[in-house]
Amino acid sequence: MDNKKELIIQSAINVFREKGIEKTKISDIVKGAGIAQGTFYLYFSSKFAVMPSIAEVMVERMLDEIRDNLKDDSTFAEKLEKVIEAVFQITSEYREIFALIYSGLAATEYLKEWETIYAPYYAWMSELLTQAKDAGVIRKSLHVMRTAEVLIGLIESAADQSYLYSQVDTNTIELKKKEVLEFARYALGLKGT
Amino acid sequence: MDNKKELIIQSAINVFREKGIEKTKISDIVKGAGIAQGTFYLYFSSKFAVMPSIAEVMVERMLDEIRDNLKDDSTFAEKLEKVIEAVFQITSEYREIFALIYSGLAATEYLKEWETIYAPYYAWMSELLTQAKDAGVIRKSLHVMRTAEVLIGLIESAADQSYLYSQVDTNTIELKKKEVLEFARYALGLKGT
Amino acid sequence: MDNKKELIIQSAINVFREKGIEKTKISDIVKGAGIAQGTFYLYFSSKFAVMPSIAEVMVERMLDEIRDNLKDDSTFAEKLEKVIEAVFQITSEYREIFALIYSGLAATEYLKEWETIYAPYYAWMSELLTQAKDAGVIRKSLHVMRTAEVLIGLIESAADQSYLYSQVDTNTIELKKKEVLEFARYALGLKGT
Amino acid sequence: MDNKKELIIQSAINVFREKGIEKTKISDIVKGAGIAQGTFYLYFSSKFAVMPSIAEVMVERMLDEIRDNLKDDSTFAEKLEKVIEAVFQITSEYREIFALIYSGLAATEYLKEWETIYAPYYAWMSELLTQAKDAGVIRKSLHVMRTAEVLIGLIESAADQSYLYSQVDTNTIELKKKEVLEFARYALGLKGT
DNA sequence: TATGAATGAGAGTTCATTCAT
DNA sequence: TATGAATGAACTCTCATTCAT
Repeated sequence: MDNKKELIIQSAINVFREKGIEKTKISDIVKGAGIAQGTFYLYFSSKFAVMPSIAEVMVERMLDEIRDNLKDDSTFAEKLEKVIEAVFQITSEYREIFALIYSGLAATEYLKEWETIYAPYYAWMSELLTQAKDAGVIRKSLHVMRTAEVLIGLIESAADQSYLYSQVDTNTIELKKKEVLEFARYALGLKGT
Repeated sequence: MDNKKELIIQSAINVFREKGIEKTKISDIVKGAGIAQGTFYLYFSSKFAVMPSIAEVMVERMLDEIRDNLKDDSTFAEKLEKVIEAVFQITSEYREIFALIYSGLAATEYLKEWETIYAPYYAWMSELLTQAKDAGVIRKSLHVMRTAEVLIGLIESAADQSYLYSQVDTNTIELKKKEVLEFARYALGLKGT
Repeated sequence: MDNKKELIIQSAINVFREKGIEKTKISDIVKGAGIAQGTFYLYFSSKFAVMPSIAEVMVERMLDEIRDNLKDDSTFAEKLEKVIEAVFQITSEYREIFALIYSGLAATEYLKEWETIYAPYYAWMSELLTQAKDAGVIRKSLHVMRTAEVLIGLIESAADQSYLYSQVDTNTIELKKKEVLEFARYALGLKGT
Repeated sequence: MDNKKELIIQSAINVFREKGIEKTKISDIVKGAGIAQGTFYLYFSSKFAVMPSIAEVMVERMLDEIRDNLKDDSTFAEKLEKVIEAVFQITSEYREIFALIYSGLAATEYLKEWETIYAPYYAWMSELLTQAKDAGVIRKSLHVMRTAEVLIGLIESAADQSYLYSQVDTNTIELKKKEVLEFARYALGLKGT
């Protein structure tokens, strides 16, 4: 299939990670992809035009990793804990990429695409909550889709605070994770907590 | 005094808002500030170096507005509601600025400065929680500083979702706000809810 | 082929001669070469980086002219005289270029390249001395390579003194030339002088 | 006396030595001199205008050192050796300064001032040769002033080759020095060699 | 005399984009 | 499709110079 396009996206991820979007030149990307300068323009119109492709790849990867971490037969409480673990873990691993996806989208008019990109993520979380609500383990009063969004926002902002915006030790991060978990449990009205 | 620096920051905010960071030239900023091109470099090394100063101004402004909205004799529950109101309101008003602050910081090596910039905000919220905890209106088990951070993250991420990443109507936003408020109340174990 | 590079070097020689290095702009050079501004940087990193190339061209040209002036069947004494004639003549003709080569190299970190550039010149003189030494017309005690260097230094410094550093009439220069020739003859222990 | 001017000259020597003329800014010089930016212009019109003052100082210093090395009661042969020693030594010590004086003068229209600056040096050497000639220890046929110039050129070019244009070890330099001495002895027709 | 913040012209340099091969 | 040398508009940034203090 479109081998060259794949090469460009991969190279762009690498170079963006390393130098940031602002300082990345098309020439850096093509060098990393091992293709000619002009070839880039056969696939993308600018370095920013690569961002949506990157974002798609990344969210997909994130969701995969979250799902991989959950066992189907776990309780909701266990799943919640695992989700938090996974989001923190992925944020730690791919923090620059998320920062640059955000920055890349924000720098252009693509910011609103965030919603679309996140849609499957929200949907997945919404489904998880629905099951828990139906099973009666979380409070009835919550609206699953809205809470899904709010919950993901909660966890991600905490992970961002830990890995993106500050330099704190692993111990502090563990405490933060626990705090978030407890915060979420209460928020969801998780029974037996 | 530092009149020139002030002028640059103000002009930068305006121009960034209007054209975005990427397309902003130093010459645009100095034109707006009414100073010479070279003068800019006496105060900042690049357009990105202005971002922390802008962020500082904005956080300060945000904190001011939040405080203005709260009455000292309100209950904690009322205060919490007002805080959420205020954050949503400010995010709505200054959404492009927040987007560009984030993008501007993310694009460079200044990202870690977020922590310092947010410090007074966290401190203020922490104080609010301490009073509530001491008064026994929220659960004893929470750690005030960590919860302050988590709570702010929760509210802001919800506001960002509403105003930055999507185009939803005011009604949907009101619902989201309510959801966040309820979510937070449960999370904090607010008595009498 | 390296047509563009050639054009740059030639244009640089012309412009440097006309305006001096200090006042020469890259834009002057590219204008003279009939190429685009950016093309210059594909071949050289700065105007000073052109100097070694210029120096090479000049030394080559100088060596050519010296060789052209000598007849193979001349005696060594005649050849020595011709070499002095040639060096004085070339120095007179290209004095600004030599001044600017020296100045251009001295102003940068390229100064040590002189040795490499002069190598063929030294080698040629060394060969001339070897033949004379083998023929027994100059003293046995001299070391040919070192003497080649010293001799070239002697002649060039005298030529520089005449044309570069002072404004003397041709008659004085003729006397200087004679003095150098006699000085060199004695120095080399030339038989039959 | 003119303290500030002195400070500027000294600072200029230091900075020129360190960064070269081209890369030296007026601001570097005034920083080193501990004076204000504007003050520089009260004494010099540009950085190049400082060169003649520097050159004067340096030649004076050089001549002093040569004279200090010679004993009045030495033979001419001994003195010649000492002169060569001294020139090599000074060139080694002040090589960058001489390179930059040359370069600084060459870059402007001050190059012809070299003659004036060197005049006392030539005069001193001329006097030395006169005494030797009168004493009958060197050949009668040489013209003392012209030979003084040629001899100084010879020694300096050899020293320059050793220290400025190449990176050779001390042993090679010693051999070069010996070669120059022998070369000069023969050239001058020094008796008893 | 001395200062140094402010100036702004203009140089260097970059790099997205093109197009003949 | 693919190339990559060449382009040149347009940017950043420097730094000599000024002038109110």
